[in-house]
Amino acid sequence: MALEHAILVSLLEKPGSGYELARRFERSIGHFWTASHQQIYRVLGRMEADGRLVVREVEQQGRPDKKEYSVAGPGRAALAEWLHKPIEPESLRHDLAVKIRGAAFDDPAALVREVERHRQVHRDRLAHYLAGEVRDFTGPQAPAPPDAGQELQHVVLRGGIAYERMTIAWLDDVLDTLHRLAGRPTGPGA
Amino acid sequence: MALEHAILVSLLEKPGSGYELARRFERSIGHFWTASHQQIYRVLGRMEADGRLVVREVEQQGRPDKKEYSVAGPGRAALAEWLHKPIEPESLRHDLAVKIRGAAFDDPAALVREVERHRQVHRDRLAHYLAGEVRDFTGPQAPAPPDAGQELQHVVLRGGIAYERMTIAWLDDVLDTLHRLAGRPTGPGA
DNA sequence: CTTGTCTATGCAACGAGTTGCATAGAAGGA
DNA sequence: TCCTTCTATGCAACTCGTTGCATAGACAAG
Repeated sequence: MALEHAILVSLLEKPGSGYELARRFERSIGHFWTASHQQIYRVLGRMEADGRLVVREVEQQGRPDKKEYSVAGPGRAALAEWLHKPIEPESLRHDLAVKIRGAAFDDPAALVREVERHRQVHRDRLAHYLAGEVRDFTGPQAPAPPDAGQELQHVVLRGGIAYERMTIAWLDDVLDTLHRLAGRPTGPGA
Repeated sequence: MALEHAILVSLLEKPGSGYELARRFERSIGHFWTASHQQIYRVLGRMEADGRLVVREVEQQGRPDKKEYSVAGPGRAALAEWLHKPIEPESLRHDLAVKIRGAAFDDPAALVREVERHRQVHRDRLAHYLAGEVRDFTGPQAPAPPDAGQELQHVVLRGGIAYERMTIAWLDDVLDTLHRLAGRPTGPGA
């Protein structure tokens, strides 16, 4: 149930509403976690009922009112407990890799467009992360000296950048392989 | 429902039982997909009932009998259809990154052992993949010339290798950052 | 004045995935 | 003989996550 912990960390960094959390999960946090707003609202409701979060109704002007959540004592304790427990190293679920192996039983050349599309998405993400890095960490607007929280956010972002670069290079390798196979007179069927 | 497609690809590469599939998912396929045997048996049962797979009872000596599954016509058609439909670029769910950002509200130094443990797991996986690459693709025992299926399996494996190398380098970066923060007189609390 | 977009919250149904448990044949060691 | 390990299959309960749908205030464009 790591979504709860991701929410706790995000709310400790800055309290916010379910809507704001959903936007954060799309953006900066997006490079290591994703969640839909439906799921976030459900979990927020549960955590508030359990006493791990507290809500505050905030009236706004020019837009609907919101519920601002922040972390309560039990929430902080739950996070600390989780932080001290070992977790399983993550396992990948890479649908595109299934497709690539599956292409052996279909037409490898038909996969080129799909792989190119994915590569473009990863290039866009990389550009987005790099812009965020300059804005928040390495540019002239960045706070100096950074505190521990910023150092840790930065190293996580560097992980996202490294992941995107690696993925783009690998997809180039995949495209080379697909093009090489397209030059062969091998029909579908293994 | 990509597990079905991963199973179809694996069974096209070579027919096998639920037990054998579970072992494959732990090993070679493991670098892009994971599944428990319970889940595999459930999906196999459903796919067989739907006519996408066919079963054959195989008597064995020195061990219990098994059910060998292979892909039927409708299964192959379902896979082909999926291969031609675009899929969403995958999104990460990296629990360790949540922990790293959460460490700002706890003791960053306490995370060192956990990160080192993860790094060791990734080193082991890398060694395992590299050994498999020599055994199946680049060593003297490897088939030459490789067919399309082998080329595609190889490029997926190269993706796994690139992923592990990237992750190990990033975890080194994380450890450097944690050590740097440990040298500072910053208490928990942001 | 209607339509569309952005902010904001949420329910209901379903499907995917995890965890715990159960069974059973065959082999080998204490 | 009992215990453990490996092979082999599966059910039941539960939690997690996705998809579809619904509501509503504020504002801007047509």
